[in-house]
Amino acid sequence: MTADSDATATATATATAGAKAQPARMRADALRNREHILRAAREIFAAQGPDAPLDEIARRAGVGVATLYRRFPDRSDLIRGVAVEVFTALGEAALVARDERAEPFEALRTFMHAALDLKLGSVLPALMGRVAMDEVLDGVRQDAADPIQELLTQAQAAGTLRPDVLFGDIALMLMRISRPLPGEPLAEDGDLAHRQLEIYLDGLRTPGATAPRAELPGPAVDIGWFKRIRAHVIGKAPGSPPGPQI
Amino acid sequence: MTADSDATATATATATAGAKAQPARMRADALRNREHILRAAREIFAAQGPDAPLDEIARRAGVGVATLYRRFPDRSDLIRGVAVEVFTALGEAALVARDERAEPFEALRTFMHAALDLKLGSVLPALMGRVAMDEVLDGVRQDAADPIQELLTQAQAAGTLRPDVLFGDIALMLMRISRPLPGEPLAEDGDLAHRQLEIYLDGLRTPGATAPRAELPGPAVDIGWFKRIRAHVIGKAPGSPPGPQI
DNA sequence: TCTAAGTGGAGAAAAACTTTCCACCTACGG
DNA sequence: CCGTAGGTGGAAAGTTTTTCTCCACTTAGA
Repeated sequence: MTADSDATATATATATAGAKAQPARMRADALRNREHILRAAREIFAAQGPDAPLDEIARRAGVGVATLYRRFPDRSDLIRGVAVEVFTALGEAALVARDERAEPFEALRTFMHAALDLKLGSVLPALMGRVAMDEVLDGVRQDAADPIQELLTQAQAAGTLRPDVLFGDIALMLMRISRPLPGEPLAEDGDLAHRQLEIYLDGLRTPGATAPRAELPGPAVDIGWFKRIRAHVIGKAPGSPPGPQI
Repeated sequence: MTADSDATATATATATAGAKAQPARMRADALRNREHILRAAREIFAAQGPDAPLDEIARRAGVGVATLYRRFPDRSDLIRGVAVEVFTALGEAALVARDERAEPFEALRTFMHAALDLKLGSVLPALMGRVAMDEVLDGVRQDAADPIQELLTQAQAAGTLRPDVLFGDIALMLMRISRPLPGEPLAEDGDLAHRQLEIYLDGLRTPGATAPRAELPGPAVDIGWFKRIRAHVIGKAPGSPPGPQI
C-alpha cells in the first residue's frame, strides 16, 4: 500500500512503473478510489484468477467501470499495480515480524499469519505469469523476498526451524493456504486457514528427539527459484501456454 | 470410477442420479468416451472452477462437444457425475490405505498422498455449491467420509495423531493443497504438494515431550459440519449467492 | 454384412466482457 | 461561498467467449 500510493502521489515524470506518469497530483477522493480498486482487484484476482471480469472488480470497489479504466487503462496496468502492492505489504510484514518477536521461529509464525490475513500470497502466482518483470517490479519483489529469507535463515540458525525447509516451502504454502476455497465463499474460511497454518508450523519445527522424521521429499524450491521466474516469464507473451497441457 | 461405470452400465430404469435413465446398455466406445469426459471434467473443474467452458472439457477429453452434450445435457449433470466419481474414489482410497498399513498414522499418510495424487479433493468445494444433494449423492459422500473419519479415530486411539485434529483439518487441507496453483501451470506443482503434505503431516503428529504446543485455534470443523452442508445447499438454487459477498 | 448407436465439427444464438462517451458531481484554491 | 478543473457513474455499442443444435459420416456388434 504505502509504497504504491507514494509512487503515485509523488509521481513526477519518472518513466517508471505506471507507464503513464500521473499529472503531478491526484485529488484526495480519486486517490481513495484508487486504493479501493487495488484492494478489490487483489481480492477478486485471488479468488478468480487474473482473468476475472474488470466489471466485477469495479463493483466490489464501489466505483464505476469508467473510474477503473481511467486509472488503469489496461488489464496489465491493474495487475502490475496489485503486484507492487502485494510485494510491498509482504516485505513489510516480514520486517515487522522480525522486529516484534525475539525468537526467530515466533517471528516466522507471526509473519505467516500476517501474510494470511492480508490475503496476499494467493494473488502472486496468478499474477506472475501476466506481467513482464521490469526493474521496478523486480525491485519490490526482491524487497519482499529478502526479509522473508532472512526470517528462515535466522530461525534455522537458532535451531528451531527444520534445516531442510526452503523458501518455497513457506511461500508456496502461503499461496495455497491463503487462497479462498473455490465455490460458495465459506464463512469459516479465514479462521480455518489460520488453524491449518498452525498445524503446518508445527510441522516446520525442528523435530524433537521423540519422533524421528524422514527427509522431506520433492523438489527443492529455494529463493533462487523465485528469482529464476523472471527469466521464465520475460520471454512469454500473455497468451496461452506452449507445451502439452498438464 | 468403479461405482460410476457400474451405475451406468447396469442402468435399468431406476429413476436415480442421472435423471435420464440410459436405455439399458451403452456401446463400449461410448462408455469409454464417457470416462474420458469425466476425467477431463475433473481436471478442468479442479483447475478452473465449476464454470469452466464445456468446450474445453470436450477438447481435453478428445471428443466432440456434441458427445459431451449427448451424455450430459446439462452442466449440472456433468458436475454431478464428477462428484459421484470423486466421492467414490476418495472412499476407496481410504479403505485401501487402511488395509495396506498396520500403523494407523501411516494409513492416514498413505491415504492423504493418494488423495493428492488423484487430484480429487480440489474439485469438491467447487462442486458442492452447484449440485443439489439427493439420496444418491448423499450416499456416496457418506461412503467416502466414514472411512476417512475412521482413519482419524484409529490414529488418535493409537496416540500417534494429535487428539484435537478434526475431520475438516484433513479434508479441507486436502482441498487446498491438491488445488493447482493459479496461473501458468507449474511443472513442480504436484511434487511440491506432496512435500508440503509431508510437513503438514508432521504437524499432525502427536507432539513429543520436547516441544510444547498451543491448542489449535479456529473453528472446529468436524465430520458433522460436512453433513450439515447438505441442508446448506439444498435450499439454494444454482444461481448467485444471496448475502453480501465475502 | 447390416444397422442402430455413436460421432465430430460447423455455425447460429446467446451470454459475458470490454471499452467509450457524456451529462452530472465535488474537492479545493481563491 | 463560489468557480472550475478534475473526477464520477452508468448506459450502450462493440467485441469476444461460450453454449447448444443439426446433420452427414463412422463403427461396434449381432
